[in-house]
Amino acid sequence: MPPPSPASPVPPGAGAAGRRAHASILHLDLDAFFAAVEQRDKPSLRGKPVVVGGTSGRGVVATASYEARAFGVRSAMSTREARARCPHAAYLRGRFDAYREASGVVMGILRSVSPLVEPLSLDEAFVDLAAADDPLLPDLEPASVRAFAETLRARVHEATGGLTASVGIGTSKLVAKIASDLEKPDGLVVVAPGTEQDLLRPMAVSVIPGVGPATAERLRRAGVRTVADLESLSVDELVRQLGTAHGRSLHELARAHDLRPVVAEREAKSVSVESTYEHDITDPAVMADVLTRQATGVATRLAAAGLSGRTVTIKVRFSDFTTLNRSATLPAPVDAAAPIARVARTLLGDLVGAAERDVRSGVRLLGVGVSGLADWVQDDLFSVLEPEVAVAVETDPADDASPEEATTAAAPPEGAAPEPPREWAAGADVEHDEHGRGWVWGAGRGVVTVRFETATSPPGPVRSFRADDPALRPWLRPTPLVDPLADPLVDPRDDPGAVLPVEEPGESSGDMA
DNA sequence: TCTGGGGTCCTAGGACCC
DNA sequence: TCTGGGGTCCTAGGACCC
Repeated sequence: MPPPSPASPVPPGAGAAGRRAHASILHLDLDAFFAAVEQRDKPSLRGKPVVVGGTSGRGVVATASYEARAFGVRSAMSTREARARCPHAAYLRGRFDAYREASGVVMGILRSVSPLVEPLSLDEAFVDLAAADDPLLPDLEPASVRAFAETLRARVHEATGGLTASVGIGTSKLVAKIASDLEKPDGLVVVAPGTEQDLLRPMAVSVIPGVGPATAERLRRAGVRTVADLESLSVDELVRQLGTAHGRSLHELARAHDLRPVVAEREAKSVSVESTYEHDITDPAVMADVLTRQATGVATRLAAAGLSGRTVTIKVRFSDFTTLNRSATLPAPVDAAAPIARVARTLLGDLVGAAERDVRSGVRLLGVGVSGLADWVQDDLFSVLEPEVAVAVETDPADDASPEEATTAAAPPEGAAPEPPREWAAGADVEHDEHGRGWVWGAGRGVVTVRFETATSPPGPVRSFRADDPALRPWLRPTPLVDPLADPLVDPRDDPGAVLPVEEPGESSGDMA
C-alpha cells in the first residue's frame, strides 16, 4: 500500500509539533555535476582534475572535479586562483545542453517515483516519498527508504552513463539536504526520525541553508557558533538580530522544525541576462548597445516561455564592484526586445544624467531583467472602444536593428476623422499625437498595448492584446512580421570585450518545463 | 589582474488611496 | 481644521542559493 498521504504534514504520532513522523523527504544531489558530465563524455579527463566555469580573466569556477578539489579548487573561486592552485587541470567552459540533458534524465527518474519532485537546480532536487506509489517502497521506515534510495541511485548511475548521486533522507527538507552532503560523493544518509537534533546540534550554524557569511558573522557576534548555540537564543533575540522572517525561520530550523512542503511546480518570477566584461566599459554608447543586445536575449526567453512582464530592471556594476539597480514598471506587460531595450537604455541614461556615479569611470557588468511576469491577458477590445476613439500603436524607428512586429498606427474607427499613420520618437514610454488623442504605451512582438482616449473623455484604461487578435485587425496595419526568434543573437565571441558566458544566452533556466 | 550568471526572498521607505 | 491607520504598489538594496 502507498505510504501515508502527504495531505497532513504532521501525521498522527508525530513526535513533536513541527516535525513529520517519517523520514519521507529525499534530497538528491549529483556529485560535481558539470565536471562529472565532462569526464563521462571525454574519457581522457577521467581521473584528472577538471574545472568547469568561466575561463577568461574574470571567470569563476562553477564546478571542480574531486581531483581538482584535492588541490584546493572550490566553486565560486576565481578561475585565476584556481589556475594558481591547480595549473595542470583541464579548464572548460560549460556545455549546458549536455548538462540539461543529463539533468532531464535524472529528474525523469525522480518523477517516476513520486509526483512531488522539486528541482532546485540542474543537479539537485527534493522528492516527497510520502507521495510515492512504488512497490519497492512498502513503508517509510528507515530501512525501507534506505533500500529504496539505493535502487534509485543505481538507476541514476545506469541511466546517465555513470554519474553518481548523493542522497539524504529525513523528516524535513532541512535534514535531507544536510544529510545528502554528509557522505559525498556517492553517499547515502538516512536520518531516523527523532535523531535530527543529535545530528544538527554539534554542527556549525552555517550548515543551515540561509545562513551565509553575513548571517554567520552576526550570529558569531551574538556568541553563536553551533546549531546548539542557536537553539539557546529566543525568537525575540533572533528577530532583533536578523529581522522577522529570517529570525523566526532560524528559530524553528534550529529545532529541526521544518514542515516546508515539496513543491513541484514553481513559476518563474523574473528573467534576466547579464554579462561581466573582461575589460571595463567606459563608453555609454557601447553600454547602450550591450543593453540592447541583452534585451533581445531576455525577450527571446520571455517569448519562448509565453511570458511578459511589467517591470524592466537594469543592473550596473562598477569597477569597484559597487552595484546599482534601476527599474521602471510599465503600465502593461512587455515581451518584445524593442520596448525592453528602450526602457533599459532610458534607465541607463537616467543614471548617467543623474551623475550619482560616473559610469564613464568604468563598468564591469551590465544586465537587463524583466519581472512582474504574467501570462498573456486578452482583453475585450470592444468593451473599451467608443466612436471617436483614436487607437495608436507605436513603432520604434531607432530599433530597426531589433526586429519586432512593427505596427503602424491604425485607421480610426468609423465616424472619426481619418488620421494618417503616425510614428513616435524613441525614448519615451508615453506619447500622444499632435491632436492629443492617441496614447501609446508600447508594442512588440506578440503583444500590442494601447490606451484609448476620446475627444471628450479622459484617457481610458490601458489594454493589452495579442497582436494576432482578430479584434485588433480593423485598427492596425501590421507590417510584415519579423520573428526575433529567427534573428541570431550576437555571438559574444564576436565581441572582443565580452567575457564568454558559461551559459549561452537564451538557453537558460526559466523554461524548465 | 580578486570577486559569474541565473535566480529567490526579504526589508524599508515613500506614494497613494480609503 | 493639527492629524490615524491599514493596505497596496513601487523602488532600491542586500543576503543567499546553486
